[in-house]
Amino acid sequence: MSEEQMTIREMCDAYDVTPRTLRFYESKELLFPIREGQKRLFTKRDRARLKLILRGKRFGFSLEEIRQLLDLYDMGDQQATQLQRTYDVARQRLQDMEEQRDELNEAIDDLREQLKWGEQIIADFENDLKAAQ
Amino acid sequence: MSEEQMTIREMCDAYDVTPRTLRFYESKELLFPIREGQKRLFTKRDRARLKLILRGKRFGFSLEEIRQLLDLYDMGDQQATQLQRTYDVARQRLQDMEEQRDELNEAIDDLREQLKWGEQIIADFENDLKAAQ
DNA sequence: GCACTGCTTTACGTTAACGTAAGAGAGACG
DNA sequence: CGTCTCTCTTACGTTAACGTAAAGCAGTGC
Repeated sequence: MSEEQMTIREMCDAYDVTPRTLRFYESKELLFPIREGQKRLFTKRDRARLKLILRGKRFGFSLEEIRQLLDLYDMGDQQATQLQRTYDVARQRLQDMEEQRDELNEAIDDLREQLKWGEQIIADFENDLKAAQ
Repeated sequence: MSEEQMTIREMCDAYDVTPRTLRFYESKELLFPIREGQKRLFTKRDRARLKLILRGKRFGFSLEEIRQLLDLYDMGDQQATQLQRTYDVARQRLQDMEEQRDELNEAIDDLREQLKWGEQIIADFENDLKAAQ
């Protein structure tokens, strides 16, 4: 368990993912583990990328979108337009998320109303039951 | 185009969905159009339910979750146990939604941080460009 | 030498929410 | 009667992000 290179199992334990997931991410060009014989070895760069991938997923990004964002992190000599486009994608995503949150809050309020209803109905029913004894 | 009953096409035009979607919702027991011969006729109850379905989808609910919520809206003369169970489902759902909202808020904050980063990178880059002229 | 463990590739399976195509009945119109 | 338009049912196709066998190397322990 070198500090620099980790096996697939060490990665899985460290980041709580399956081997399949790591191989899948590699096939999608999100990770680039090196090979020792036939085995994969994940570098600290892969670990940094994986962290960002998992974070991106929590944000609700698709893997394809995440790949674009990773390119943003990676960039050194890219074109400004490309940069701007990726940035725009992220800003749009933020806006979507805020809208989604607002609607979610609305839905929560609605549901709370329904539940007050439900409580009332149940209370009435239980009263009737007691009265009927 | 009666006020009370609408054909599938009228529904599609009114709510911007496809016939396939309406039939699919019927197959999932989200809608209950009546039949005139072999044709479907959607009542105002179906329209009310469809509105709630579309709203639920915007909230990010699955169709199955929406069906449960619709049942909550529908309730009137159910049995107490059934009522209690449905109520519990709804309460659980509310809790899930609040958790989801909290995570979403966290994600939004994180993403905001990332974007500040992005802005910085872009600013630096543009500075370099100017300096490089 | 042989079993065991861990890794590999290949490739079909899964879920949600429809899309899409095929083939047919049914009423309206000219 | 023929054609058009609308609708119907049936059923396979699609996308994302992996899950889940199946079958086989490779190193390690005994």
